[in-house]
Amino acid sequence: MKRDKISSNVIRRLPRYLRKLDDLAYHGIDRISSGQLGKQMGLTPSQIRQDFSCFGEFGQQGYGYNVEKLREEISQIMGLDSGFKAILVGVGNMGRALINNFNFNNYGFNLCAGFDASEDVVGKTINETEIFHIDDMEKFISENEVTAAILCVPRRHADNVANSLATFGIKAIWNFTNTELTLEDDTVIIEDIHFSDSLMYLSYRITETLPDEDDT
Amino acid sequence: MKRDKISSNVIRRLPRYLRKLDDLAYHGIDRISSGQLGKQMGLTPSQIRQDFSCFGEFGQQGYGYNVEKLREEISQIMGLDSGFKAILVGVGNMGRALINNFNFNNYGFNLCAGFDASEDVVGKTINETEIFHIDDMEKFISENEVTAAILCVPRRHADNVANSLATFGIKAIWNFTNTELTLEDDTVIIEDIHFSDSLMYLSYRITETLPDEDDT
DNA sequence: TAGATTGTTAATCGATTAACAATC
DNA sequence: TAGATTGTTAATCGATTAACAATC
Repeated sequence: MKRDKISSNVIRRLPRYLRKLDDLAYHGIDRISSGQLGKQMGLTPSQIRQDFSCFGEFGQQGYGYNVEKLREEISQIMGLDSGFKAILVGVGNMGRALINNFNFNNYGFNLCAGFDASEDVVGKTINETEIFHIDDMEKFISENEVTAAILCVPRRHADNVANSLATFGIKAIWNFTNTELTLEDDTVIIEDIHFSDSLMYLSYRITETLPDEDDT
Repeated sequence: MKRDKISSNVIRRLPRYLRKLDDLAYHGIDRISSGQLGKQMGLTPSQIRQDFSCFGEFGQQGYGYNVEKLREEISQIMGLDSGFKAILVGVGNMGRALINNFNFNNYGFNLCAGFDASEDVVGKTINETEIFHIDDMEKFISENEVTAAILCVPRRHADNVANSLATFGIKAIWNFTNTELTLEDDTVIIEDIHFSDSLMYLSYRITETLPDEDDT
């Protein structure tokens, strides 16, 4: 079944559904209606049914949705068992935090190496992930058919490294550099984690609630 | 000037404007029209003018916008010089990465302490930030009038700690626990950093570009 | 002044919500 | 069967884009 272009609003809700379904399964609940789900997630039943119907018919009239089946479908839709090969570039604090704590396998990726320029980390193995010198990256990417890169280098190197990665054949970049990447190759898929944007949003929301200072 | 309720779409674009304006200023450009800005950012001039006009009249007909003035206005709108007092709870890999690398001052906050339960870190000072025992948190919050908390504890403690923070008078939580927080106090402002959601989105986008496997 | 570009009102487009026939 | 709940079509709502008078 070929799917139409699906709005990114819908896609960005899928992980939330997944988390909720995991939670339900964990609590031993095996079926749920769009009405109940909506109440628990703060969405309308209509929206939930619309969202799911972008991808197929996962429910049953008069019954609702089977939690496990729905979870499986969404997981499939997002490609979470793809195991896309990924490397992490820039093994600083952030990089290390990800290598140590983040379970890439659960989210569609297989972290197969780290790269850095510093002799302090090159050659080490962190949480079962070997760290290589950045000069060996090109070779590694082509030999291992790496799909994605997690970019954690200092921001001044961001564009440079990103463009190299694109040249080496990387298809997607998860960008932690806090910059807007400017790539020559516009087919590379980029997903930004902008801590600062998020924190500024929080600042705005706090500011908003503060009593207005009237400068009369 | 009292502002209407402004859509979060607009607010979430403000940091992007800010980053672009910083970039322009850095390159010595001191004025720009909505047309030019739109071209550079991939937005329509209309949208840009609409966005700004939510907050006031920052431009000049026939001229455009003064980069520095606009930058200043947006910074003000987001409250980036507020210096809201913040504490970081949970000094693991993620917490440490933030303390070491993230410049809270630039984004409206003043990081004034860290808290953890482990004797390994309590008493230490990381990048000028002192780490205290979590049992001393309540006292610290009330004595120092702390507004916000950066939550980096393991997910199993997330709800517990978050609810404590709310009880202690925290107004906003920047949530790195990868869970949907369930708070009794619904006045607390929560901003989530969901790494997994972001990575799943990337997985989807890669999956989408893959050739369809026809299971005929 | 003439040209450029704003701020704002109106038109369009897309996303969310409501309604309802189909059916388990 | 009767009640519940889906998937989908239609209605509404909100956000983006276009148009244009105002004006620097």
